[in-house]
Amino acid sequence: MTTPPGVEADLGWALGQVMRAHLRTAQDVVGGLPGGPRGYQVLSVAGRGEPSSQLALAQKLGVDRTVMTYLLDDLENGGLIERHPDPADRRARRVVLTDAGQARLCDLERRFRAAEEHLLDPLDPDERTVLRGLLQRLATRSDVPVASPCQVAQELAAVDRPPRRPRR
Amino acid sequence: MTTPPGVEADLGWALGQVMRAHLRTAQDVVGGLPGGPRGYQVLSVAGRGEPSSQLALAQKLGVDRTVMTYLLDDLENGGLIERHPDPADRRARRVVLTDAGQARLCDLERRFRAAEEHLLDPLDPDERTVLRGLLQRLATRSDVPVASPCQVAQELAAVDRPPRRPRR
DNA sequence: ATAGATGTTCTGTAATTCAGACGATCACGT
DNA sequence: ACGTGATCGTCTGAATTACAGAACATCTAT
Repeated sequence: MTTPPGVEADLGWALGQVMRAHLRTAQDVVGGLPGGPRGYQVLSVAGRGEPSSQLALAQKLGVDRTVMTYLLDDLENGGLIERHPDPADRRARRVVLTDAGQARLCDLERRFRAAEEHLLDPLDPDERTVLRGLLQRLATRSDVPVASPCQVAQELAAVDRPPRRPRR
Repeated sequence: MTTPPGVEADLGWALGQVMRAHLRTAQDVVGGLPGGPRGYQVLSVAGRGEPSSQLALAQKLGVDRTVMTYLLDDLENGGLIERHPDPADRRARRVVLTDAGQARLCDLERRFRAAEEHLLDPLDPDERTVLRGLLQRLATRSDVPVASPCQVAQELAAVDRPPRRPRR
């Protein structure tokens, strides 16, 4: 057992593994839902509280706003959401769930709860709660990135992003 | 505080947020490293223990084997790794780090340790250890997916995967 | 009223993935 | 030894996806 810590100890690696596992599970769970797992997240955000604008949705989910457009197109064609004009700002659309969308969301939530518990199998109940709590705290804080001096420096350095690998 | 649990309570959402945050951080950390954050993971796996074949690397990192090919091309062009013929199997190549690769890996590990601690800022030291441990356990188990009856059923159902969204 | 900022959509381009085929090699049975 | 099928690495082509930029309507502020 003197094996030096391998990638197994790497946070990025572990995150990737868990993320991929969750993604596979989610794809099975959502079935043919328009937009796949992300479509579910859209329903999840739009189905709770006040209907949000498309931009708010996109930022909350971390997707580009142009992606949100056709993501919502698909959900709308599927009869799960509707775009209502925002009475306070005629540029914006408020995304609201149709009855079918609400029903679909409820069903998906049940399925996800079951599937995620299955995903967290190797953890006992207490640990699952702890993990959810820790991830949630990290997520909500990184959701509203506070501009620490370090982060500012990093963002400045990232302005001239390294060019992405040209293929061939 | 009677707000019903929103997406914030969604495991998939939290995972995505943290994953994205980590990815942003990693992109800054690796700088112009060939292959970006994944290039670092390749170095990390290949730099520890016995050199692995390309396929073993690809599976450990969850990337397609055809992707691993040009990922290694880039790292090799950068002088960080070399492909050595496997004496036991002339089809396979063993990926080994050059001296430059080893040095680069050490440097990157230091940077990652610092950057990840910064990423886990909102957690106190005990919690960070707990989170790493839990993620690691999940990752190592989902790495070798045991075929539970439930999983088998899911995989069978996923054989005829839903066709991907045709755009427009 | 004018100027600039913002929300949404559309267009085109670049990037990324993936399936399939290929050549070389291995493993196994005969 | 000799097929037969499987495996490793590579390459090609097709499909998907993300993203930058422009366009349009509308908001906000001066």
